[in-house]
Amino acid sequence: MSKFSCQNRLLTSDEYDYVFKKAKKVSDDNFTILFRENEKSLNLARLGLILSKKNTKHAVDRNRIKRIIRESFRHYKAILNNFDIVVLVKKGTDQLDRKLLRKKLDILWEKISNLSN
RNA sequence: UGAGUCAGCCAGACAAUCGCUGUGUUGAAGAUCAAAAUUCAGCAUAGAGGAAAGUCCGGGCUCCCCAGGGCGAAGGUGCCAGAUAACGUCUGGGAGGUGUAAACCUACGGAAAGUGCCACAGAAAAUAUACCGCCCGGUUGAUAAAUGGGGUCAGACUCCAUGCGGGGUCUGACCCCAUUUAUCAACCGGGUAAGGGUGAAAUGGUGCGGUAAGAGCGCACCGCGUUGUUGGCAACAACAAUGGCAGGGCAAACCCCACCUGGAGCAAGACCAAACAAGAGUCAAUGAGCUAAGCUCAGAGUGUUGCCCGCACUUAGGACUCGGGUAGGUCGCUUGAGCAAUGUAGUGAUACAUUGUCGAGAUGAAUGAUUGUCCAAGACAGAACCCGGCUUAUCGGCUGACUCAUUUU
Repeated sequence: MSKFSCQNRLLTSDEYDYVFKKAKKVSDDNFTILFRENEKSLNLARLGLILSKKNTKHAVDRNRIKRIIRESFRHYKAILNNFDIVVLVKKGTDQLDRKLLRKKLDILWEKISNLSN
């Protein structure tokens, strides 16, 4: 089972700040991913998303990218245990198609997994 | 059949698996004396738009110690009538314009209240003016013709003499002078707004008469103004009389007239919990009456967009301002000017009645992914308190009504 519920999300600004304060970083042309081992050792991966209106103009595109990231995260969260993760989306990402973005995310998740080991 | 106009509708479909949000329900945890919030799991069910968009108008709703009256300011609207909760929206009508037509477009009140502006070009851009042109008169000059006068030459006739020669009359040619007329040129003084050229725009249009040339100078028709009659609720239209014509454009320039408008917004606002923290600063004026508590009156302060009145609150363990801190949870939050069908009234927008129906409610923010099949190959684009509009974006398809053209009957 690979669900994606409230437990797997970063909800408050405190939780976001926690990640920003001492984050490790992985990035490519479209995404910057910040991650940190979570405080209480929840044995869960948690995801937060940041898309600015500046970088992604239309609400439709923002929703699309969020869905793609969540879907990808859902598949990989077993590997990403104990991490709080914030994904920042860069300019121009809305131009790319779904399959390409999935591939790029796959590679980044693998990187994080390797770094932590 | 093709081209087009208007109105309405749809917004890829189906299946399997995995996943997200709400609601209902079952079970477990909470969890015990008992219950609830809450969390997790299973099942069932619902889950973006015609524009959800721009935030351009109009409302509902909420708060601001009522938004009550007068004057002013600011902003908006602008043919008429109706619809509506309301509107800058819609419907019907009028006027002007576009199109063969169905139809469509229009910020469509006032330029005779006043002020201002009208680039370039042009004579002149607003008390009309006079560049070219046309016409009249005068002066000067040139040319031509006619008449008159003078001169020279030639011829004819005639007289004196009769040899040379001289005189006179007539005719013709040439020259000079004067007068008159005509034409042309220049200048001066008037008349003219027909024509020319400029411009986005030039002082009613066309025709005939008229005139020195022209001109509403006169007439006919058209346009315009005024008055009246008729039709219409009205905007306005038709007809008649009358005036010879007031009158350039711009009011999306100021302005004038009529009408409308309190402000801020769901991060509105209410409650619960936590936190700063028994924070700092500013303010002054009280008086009179009643035995007193307290109340009343006057004054003062604050608020009410500027002023006046009115109103409300305060007048001392009070009011206001500033600073600090918090954006955790619950409510608001989706049943509403709702949607659908039928009937009635109305040209219509719409209203009323009956019956049926419930169609997202997130909050670091839900509709997606994978695979397969089919086709016309999927555009613009994502709810955030809710409605009514407007505007903008948009692949394509369907339905109905109407118009034009062509063909056939």
